[in-house]
Amino acid sequence: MNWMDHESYLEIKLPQAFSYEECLVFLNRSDLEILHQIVDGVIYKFIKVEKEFMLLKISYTPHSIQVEFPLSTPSESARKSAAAYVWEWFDMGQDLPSFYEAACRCDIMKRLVYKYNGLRMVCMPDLFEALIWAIIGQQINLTFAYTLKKRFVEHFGECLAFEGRKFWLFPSYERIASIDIEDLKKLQFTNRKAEYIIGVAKVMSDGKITKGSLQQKNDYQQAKQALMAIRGVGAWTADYVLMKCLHYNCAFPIADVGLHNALKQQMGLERKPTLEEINHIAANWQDWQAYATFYLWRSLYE
DNA sequence: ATCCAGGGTATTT
DNA sequence: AAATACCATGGA
Repeated sequence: MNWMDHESYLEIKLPQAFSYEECLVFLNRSDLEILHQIVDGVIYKFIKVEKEFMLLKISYTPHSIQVEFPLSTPSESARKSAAAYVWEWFDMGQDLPSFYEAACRCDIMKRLVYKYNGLRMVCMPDLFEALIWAIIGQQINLTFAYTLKKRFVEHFGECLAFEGRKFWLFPSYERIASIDIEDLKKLQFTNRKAEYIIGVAKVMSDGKITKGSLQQKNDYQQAKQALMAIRGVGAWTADYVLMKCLHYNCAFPIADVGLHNALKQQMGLERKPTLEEINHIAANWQDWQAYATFYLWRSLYE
């Protein structure tokens, strides 16, 4: 992590192949998004790391990203955590040029990589958030998923009012572990989904799964198995979390409907590709399936 | 009205 | 092991 601490603000040096514009495109994809705000290219994000609350004001300069603290200057360790959060949020640790090299083997990926050059995975450093967001998104359209997330956050998350605006924190698993299925059904969650969500919160409250415990797994397969042991977490959800939270580039939610639609479009098909066809193309993405998927998703909101 | 959506589990074959 | 049924809601 390449950054400088100026106390009142942080300066994070950008890696090669990083497009702030593309980050903004992703962050702007839904008007219903409630976990960050964007004003004239400046990103506001309320976070809580190691028991410290921080409002981050993130802006771009040609070779770095600046992080300011509109509330008050956090402690030194909190500033370090804030830098780490932003670094991880925009997946700055990845060697994107390697992906681009690999992408040359595939005509479709070659085109997307040229088009969205510098696009990095926009991640979810918080494991609970990643799991719940994935479960919310199961088998419903993205607009409704955002609606449910908004209701979920507004009911159970913490809120900061600052300069006439509200900034929300994703609910904690401690809080969600203590609510009832009925509380979520009132918000139009299905019974099944409510069970899954509260179940995940309880598993995490009991300390049975932490981000650290997953990071300590030896490989992708073991981490995936640990996630799939949770009720409500199937292969798709596990892969989604592995790519967006644990930065596994080989994670591949192959059953994803969005992936299928993107491929259908990029391949010029009248129908969705078969599993065989997908596997055939994906063979070219070895070790970078997660990024290939992310670029294909990007192609859907042109 | 109809189909589908960033799936998963439980049950049957 | 692999297919099928069921879940259940809103968006387009």
